[in-house]
Amino acid sequence: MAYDFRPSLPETGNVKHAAASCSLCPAANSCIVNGVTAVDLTHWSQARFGHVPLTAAGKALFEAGDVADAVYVVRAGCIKTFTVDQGGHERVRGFHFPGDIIGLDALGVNRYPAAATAVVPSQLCCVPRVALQGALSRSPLLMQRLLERTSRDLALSLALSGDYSAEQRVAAFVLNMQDRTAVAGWTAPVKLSMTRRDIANYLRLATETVCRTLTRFEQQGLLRVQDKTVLILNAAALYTHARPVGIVRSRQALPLAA
Amino acid sequence: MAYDFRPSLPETGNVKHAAASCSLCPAANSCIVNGVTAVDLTHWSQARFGHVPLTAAGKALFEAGDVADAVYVVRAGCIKTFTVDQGGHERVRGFHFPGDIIGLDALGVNRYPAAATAVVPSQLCCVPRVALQGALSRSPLLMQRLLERTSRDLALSLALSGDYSAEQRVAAFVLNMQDRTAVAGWTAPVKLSMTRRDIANYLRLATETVCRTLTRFEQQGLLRVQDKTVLILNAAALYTHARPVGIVRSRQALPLAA
DNA sequence: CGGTTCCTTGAGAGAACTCAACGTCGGTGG
DNA sequence: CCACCGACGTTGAGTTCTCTCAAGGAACCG
Repeated sequence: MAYDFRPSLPETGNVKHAAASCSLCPAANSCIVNGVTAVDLTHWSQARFGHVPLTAAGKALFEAGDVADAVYVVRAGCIKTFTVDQGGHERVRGFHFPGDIIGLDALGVNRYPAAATAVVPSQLCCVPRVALQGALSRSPLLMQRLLERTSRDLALSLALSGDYSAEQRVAAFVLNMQDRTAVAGWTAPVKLSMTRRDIANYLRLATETVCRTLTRFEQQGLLRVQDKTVLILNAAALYTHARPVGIVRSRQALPLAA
Repeated sequence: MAYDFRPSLPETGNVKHAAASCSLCPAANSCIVNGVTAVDLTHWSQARFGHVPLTAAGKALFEAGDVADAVYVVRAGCIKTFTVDQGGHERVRGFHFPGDIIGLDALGVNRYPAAATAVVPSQLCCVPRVALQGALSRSPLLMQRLLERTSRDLALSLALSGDYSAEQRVAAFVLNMQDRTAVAGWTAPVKLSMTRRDIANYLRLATETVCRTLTRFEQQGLLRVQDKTVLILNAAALYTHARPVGIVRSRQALPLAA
């Protein structure tokens, strides 16, 4: 597997720095550490190993089949995961934003089942397997958070596996993106940083169908499209379309420690 | 949840009988105990708790949301698992034949995510959770078998989630059924005991499309259909259709204990 | 400033769906 | 025992949705 693009893991000197920076992390609000107690945070910080920069779109984090020695938390940017079938066709499995965890699906099988590359310049937190397991065994709360996130991811991919119309899929996608990337609330525009082709592939539609559906939504006044930015004007109507798909919001309020 | 149809668990007196009957079980060849050593079989037999009969088609084994206190191994018959979405529409998740295990997807979440009902009169082996965990912890081989089966199930449902044509789906389905239910080799006819509606739902097609596709295959001489029985005449051609779907055979040769 | 990739729109084709009708089968009750 | 009923299976006709093919414009990069 091509590893040349992959930044070397930080030396020992970096670890302390990384461990100290959770409070400065731009993704802290949506990371699984959000709201955990100080002692749990300590466990987590000790598990984190350093940051991995992916300086440009298209840079690979790992390839499918690589030995899975770590999971990664997105700090900034957007990562897409995908597989390649025997026909050589790419199949986008998901998009991952700050706070999302990548590589969990490899915990059972030792190798990443899907490749991961940057959609835009990104930065990730590297959490070595052994360190993760250590932190989880010492902190039931972190374990619980992880399980919640895993089941949420599963539900999302399961929802997409149904057969839904293009309008249903696109509406669900836009709302899901809104929900997962919003920071300032419901009114902020959504940035679809990935290409239309990747969106279409993910939703199992043709690129043109995604375009046309977005255009139709715009004509109906449900949203406004400008390049990769989408402003939602009528979330209720979009939700009416998206409802049958099931899962729109992936980021529910995280329960505080009991 | 309606439990009235559910037979009461056997009393203590039945356990010994059940434990002694693995060698007599009609599903032994395809059960995960196939080929395991005597000591592993002992562990397994001690885990099994008794048999559950579902005397008629439509009888429910459990409902979605029920507390998952056991997994079940199909001894005879055919079980379908399904979920019901918020629109009240049934969604068939899978069909399970002798040797298949039902309820594994509840091991992590404590409740069955999908309901299970009999397609034809069936009989199952009940394996209580705690007993299963005990047997698995004592027998790495059983654990390995279980993991193999789980990943196989996952691959199968993942394969179906792609977007494939009706011909590809139906061909893959027929071959998969052939592969999973055949006992006497490649020439035996396949019994599709579930309704066309269930097949269509499972494959995410219309009932009529499944019918027409089977008819077309028959006209092309690939198979012969008579009610619920399908005789495969040209497996190679069917496989050509099914190939892109990926997973056709679920039951590979089980490796013997190393 | 070319060249490439991406995005958008149009036109046409094809696949699958819906609606509808009809035959069969199995169970139920008169 | 037979008539009736409902569920299932099959086939036809028409429609709709999405895909493919094609072309032009916009954005990005070297």
